[in-house]
Amino acid sequence: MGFSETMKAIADPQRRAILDLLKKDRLSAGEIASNLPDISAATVSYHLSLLKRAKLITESKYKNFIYYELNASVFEEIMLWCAQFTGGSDEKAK
Amino acid sequence: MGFSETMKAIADPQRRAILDLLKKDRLSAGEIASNLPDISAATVSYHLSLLKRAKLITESKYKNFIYYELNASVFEEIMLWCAQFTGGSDEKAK
DNA sequence: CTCCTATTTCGAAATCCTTCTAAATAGATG
DNA sequence: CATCTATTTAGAAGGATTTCGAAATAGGAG
Repeated sequence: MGFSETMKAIADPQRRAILDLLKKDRLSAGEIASNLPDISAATVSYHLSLLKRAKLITESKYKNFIYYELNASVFEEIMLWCAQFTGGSDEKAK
Repeated sequence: MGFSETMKAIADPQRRAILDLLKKDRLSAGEIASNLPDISAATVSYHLSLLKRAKLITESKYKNFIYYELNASVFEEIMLWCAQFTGGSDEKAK
């Protein structure tokens, strides 16, 4: 179920907004929530858990904050998957 | 709503199976349906309509068949979107 | 024109997703 | 230890998705 989960995670605009925020910096859950004023902190937490399950982000604890940051390698996997459909001469897809 | 729709379309395993079939050949709706024995023709038609709305495939009619084929350019757009997250030196994302 | 085949549309049921508020947890700090 | 802050979990409501069988459409064939 890995790839479906990843794509589903990216399909949501709210979750893409989180990924955009993390492009610049690693941020705590609270910092992410205050950058997304339209949804509650509980909802942000729910989205973070899905992004984490999809391995698009990783978390690390410091004091009583939880910091989140991007995991670039999953985006590379998606690019590889896409490449098999772009008439590219490299048909190395499994 | 374009990008969300595209990613949502790809997130479904059944729809990815359709994309995989179309990698080799263009196929009619019926040919696609007989390659996917677990779901009904009506369901295949529903998935095809979503893939079409997401511009991942295009259709063309011949006799009373409707043929579907891949549209590679949308996969390229996804790769571009992904590239902004892979520490790549090219930060040209909009 | 009538029938046949390919495909889509309709309506309904089941499941899954997103969001909220309120309550629980976990750790820091006085 | 008592409390405060950061975050998650629980439970519920509302909406969206997936799937089906049956009926509708559309066009070719006789």
